[in-house]
Amino acid sequence: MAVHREHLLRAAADLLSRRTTASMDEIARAAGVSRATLHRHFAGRDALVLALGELGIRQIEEGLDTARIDEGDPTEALRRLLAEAMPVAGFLAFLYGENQLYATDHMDAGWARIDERVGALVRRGQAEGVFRRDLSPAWLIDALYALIAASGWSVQDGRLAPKDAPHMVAELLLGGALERNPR
Amino acid sequence: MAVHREHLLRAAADLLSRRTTASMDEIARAAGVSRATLHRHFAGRDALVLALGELGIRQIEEGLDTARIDEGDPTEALRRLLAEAMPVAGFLAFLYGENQLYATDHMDAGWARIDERVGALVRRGQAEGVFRRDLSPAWLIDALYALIAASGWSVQDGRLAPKDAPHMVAELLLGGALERNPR
Amino acid sequence: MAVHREHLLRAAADLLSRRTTASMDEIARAAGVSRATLHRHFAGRDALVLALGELGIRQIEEGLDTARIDEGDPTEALRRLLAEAMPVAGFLAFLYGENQLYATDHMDAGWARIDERVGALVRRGQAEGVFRRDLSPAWLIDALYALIAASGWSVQDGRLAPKDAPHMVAELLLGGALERNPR
Amino acid sequence: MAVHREHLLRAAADLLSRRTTASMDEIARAAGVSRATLHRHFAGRDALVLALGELGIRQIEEGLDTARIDEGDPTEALRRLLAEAMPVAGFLAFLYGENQLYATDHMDAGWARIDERVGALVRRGQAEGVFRRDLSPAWLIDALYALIAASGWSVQDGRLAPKDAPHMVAELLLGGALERNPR
DNA sequence: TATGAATGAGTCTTCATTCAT
DNA sequence: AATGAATGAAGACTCATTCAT
Repeated sequence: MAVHREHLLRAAADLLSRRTTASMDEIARAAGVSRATLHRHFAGRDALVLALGELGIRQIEEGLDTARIDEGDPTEALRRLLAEAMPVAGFLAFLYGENQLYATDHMDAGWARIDERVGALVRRGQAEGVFRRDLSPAWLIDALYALIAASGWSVQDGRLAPKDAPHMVAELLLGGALERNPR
Repeated sequence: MAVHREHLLRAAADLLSRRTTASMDEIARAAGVSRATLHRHFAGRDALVLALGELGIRQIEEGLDTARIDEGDPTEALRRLLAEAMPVAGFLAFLYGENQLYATDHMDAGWARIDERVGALVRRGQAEGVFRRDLSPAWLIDALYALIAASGWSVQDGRLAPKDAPHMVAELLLGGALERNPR
Repeated sequence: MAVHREHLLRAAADLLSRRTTASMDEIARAAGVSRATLHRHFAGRDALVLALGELGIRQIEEGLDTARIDEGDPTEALRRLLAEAMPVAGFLAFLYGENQLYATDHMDAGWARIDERVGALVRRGQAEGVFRRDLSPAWLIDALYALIAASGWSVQDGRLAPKDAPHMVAELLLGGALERNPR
Repeated sequence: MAVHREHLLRAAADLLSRRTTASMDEIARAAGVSRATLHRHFAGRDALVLALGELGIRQIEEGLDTARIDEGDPTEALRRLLAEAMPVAGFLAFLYGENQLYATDHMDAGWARIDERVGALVRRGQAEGVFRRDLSPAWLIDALYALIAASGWSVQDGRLAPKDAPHMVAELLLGGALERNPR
């Protein structure tokens, strides 16, 4: 039975999102193949993680495309981006914790590309006077990533309902915790 | 040379905050002792991590005490809490990623106590009409932790100046990214 | 494309002569076929090595035939034998290092046959007073093999010119390193 | 029980001289330690083989010193050298077959030093008219090594008595197979 | 017949952990 | 109390081999 690389990646992403430390054996078993087969498709653990990183980059960039974040109101663009990102938040949370994803120039370029596009949205929002300027773009991006990852974990641990997640992240990120019209 | 448990804990906290996957050997070396000595002070890796967890709980609870978060304006209380947490954000970021910190009843109780106290602040803020009620307390707490951890990593990676961190976290968490008075 | 067993054997002999530890994969690739195909022609690695052994036996016996080592002056017979062996010295050097070539009775008989014929030459030479008797036939045979193999390696490593090899081996083996007419 | 590196090396040399393909596990067991211990002393298989190479270099150089090969009659010097080399012929035979012993500059220099010293002896012998000049020094050296290794294997396989080995090698190498005074 | 795909078995290697001094 | 030495257990990786097309 021909196993598609893609299938292995999905299985790995699923499992690693839950157990960051899962062994190659566990991953292989989760994908329904032997360790050796997994190794045939990915030269080693590092190669697998890198491939997952590329999958992540691909998914995010597709999300950025779909969300058309360079069009329209920055706030709405950001909401659309979050709507795209939420379904894969768990996976992104995993990638967020991996420290070796910048190992290759190729990967590095991928993340830089994403940072650049999200950064452009943030800067555009600031330029249009919609986003605050006392918060640096770099920090806003970091915070965005962190909240997405946090929502992923919260959902996984059952502290947050999946359907509420996009709203929660968007509202907190955009509006903050303070009541707008305090009594 | 008599080695104090505390010294080992600090060294472990320092190193693990930077390299989550550091081995016992690396930790021991960082503390300037042999692996065996490290093991004599902490029954095993798990025990060490648990001890770090307790250290974290202790530090956070001291911070909560110092910040007197149950007094005064909730917003100011939260700022005081953040001011206390920031200096150890890197360490908290490490603890945040450890999934085994609830292994013992004792630990579990510690974290529950903290969650309870922070939760009380959040609920108080909501009751007083200062914090929004459409964001669940659980999510606000998760977001608080996530942003503290994120600021810790951002500082570590040089994307955020240490002195800016408290402001950035507080402002984003409280006020959100949106400009209050859009043009 | 119909692959001939012979072709695979040659490729294997070539490669293994250079890299004794070459994997089945490397051998298959060197022969321009897939691993599976190689396995279809040779039940396993052992079978392949055995087949190479048989090839070696065949080649040596043909050489012994061609050289007519049981005829004429023993010295000249030995030179003729060496002339035959040199071109495949690299391959013989490989076989020389394989410890499993006596695994089957068939193989064992083959090598014994060769030993017997070469031994006969040596003993004939000793009987005729041409070869020294203080060197045992067994050792002379071993030395013969060793020098052939050594010349194979020396040629492979570029320390010995292929055209010089037969002369070098024959002269050293027959005449030794000492000058016959020292000043 | 403190295991000395030297002890491990000896055990490894012994075993590998007999079974070139022995696994780290077998080697460890032969030395009476666990695999992990072997790894603690030698970072990996390659490191072990390199260390064995250095041991070989050391032994040979000591032998060269003891034999004082740059003094007196070249023939006698060579005999002394052989007398030194014979006891470790089995080990040298193993090293002779390892293709990775030139991996480091340090090793490379070691072998070059040995080649140089033995080469000097050969050239001296030729200059003094004792050794033949129609055999290149390089080939004489190769042949010397090959015959030593061959004698090692012959002894191991029981075809040659250990006490005869030095004589057999020296006589063949120096005098060749031909009877000096043929009838 | 030839091959891409899959795998079991074995090896190397690294840990956390224990022991003897 | 501290440590160098030793180890069992677990993971990564490679290889020869088999299977399904």
